[in-house]
Amino acid sequence: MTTLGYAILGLLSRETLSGYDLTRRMGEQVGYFWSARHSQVYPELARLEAEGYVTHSVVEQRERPDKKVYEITGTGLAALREWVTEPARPRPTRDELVLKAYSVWLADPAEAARLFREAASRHEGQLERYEEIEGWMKREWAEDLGRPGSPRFASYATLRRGLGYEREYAAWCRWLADALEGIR
Amino acid sequence: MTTLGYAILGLLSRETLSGYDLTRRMGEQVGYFWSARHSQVYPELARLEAEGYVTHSVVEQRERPDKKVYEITGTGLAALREWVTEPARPRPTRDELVLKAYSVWLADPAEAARLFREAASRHEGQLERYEEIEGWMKREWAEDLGRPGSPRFASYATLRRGLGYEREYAAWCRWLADALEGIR
DNA sequence: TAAGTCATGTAAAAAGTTACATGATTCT
DNA sequence: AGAATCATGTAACTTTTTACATGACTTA
Repeated sequence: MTTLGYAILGLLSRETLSGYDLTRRMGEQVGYFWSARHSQVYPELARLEAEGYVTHSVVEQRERPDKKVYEITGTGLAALREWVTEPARPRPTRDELVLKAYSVWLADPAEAARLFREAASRHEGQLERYEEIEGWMKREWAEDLGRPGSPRFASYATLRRGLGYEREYAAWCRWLADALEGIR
Repeated sequence: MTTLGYAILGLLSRETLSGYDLTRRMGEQVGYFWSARHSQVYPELARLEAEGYVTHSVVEQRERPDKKVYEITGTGLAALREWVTEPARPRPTRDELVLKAYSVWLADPAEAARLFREAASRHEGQLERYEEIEGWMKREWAEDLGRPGSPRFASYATLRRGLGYEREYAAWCRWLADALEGIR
């Protein structure tokens, strides 16, 4: 099984979804820490079905094209549950902006500062979006956020990672931009 | 040009290196934010040479096999310098551990807590290694760390990113492990 | 009427990992 | 003698991205 397969199972363990909806989730919720295009999702769904992890049923729609709605099977849920606590083998991080920072000594400092300030803005924007979601979760999901057996707790846990990641990334960009402009 | 190409040029802009040495750097210095295996490095070097970004000369060694030492050309340096300030198009983040967190509600909390505590240890270990390097840099490179035109400044900048990344990641792992164990 | 969304696929190319292949020297 | 390091490559495979392909319906 591929990691993409578990990403899909993770979504289907919460709700039934079509390939189209799965692809959208891959660009939103799960997309912040795992993503895939529809051209990867459709073949993966076929593989998951061939191996008995999911099933589908065709839902006819009047005003929209028909769709295949996928559901996780008992086998799929068991496989997902087992995978969760298995140690993940570390994948190399690849971050182009940090790579640029490594060669920033070659560039015009003012121009480089612009680049990192823009990046800071992007990450701050994402941080603000996450903070709004956090506020909403704390209001609407209060009781569930302390329950490790609740999917809402798990959603909150991943959101926390996003918050920390963006906050830290933005701070680093700002620090570097300041340093490039000679601000002490 | 590929990003890997710029990673290689970034290393060659600082010192001449063989494919073998480049591969090692890809697992150390640059490896923390960009990495590649030797099977990717050798063909990429050939491509870079074919396009005039690098040249090589064979260095004969008595006690070791001969090696090809690569050097960046003026064209290569110019290309690298231009690339640094060009906006990087965002690549999707893929983090299997965060994906596991998304489905952690399915797992036994105690078992899951173990997983995230182990991850916290790994990131804390990496953080400690970075902190040692930081201490060393501040002692040995003090004058350069404020000079944006110095490669040492750039090395320090990427190290800062590593420090923040590991610190934040470890804190998140610890928070999640605590939450899974019901610690408030 | 043109653009956008919903919906599902396949094909080709690029990027990255794992495995295959060789050979000298050095360290234990 | 066996394992590790230095040194360079190719081949096969997996993963991911980009492009090709189609068609209905909705909104501006």
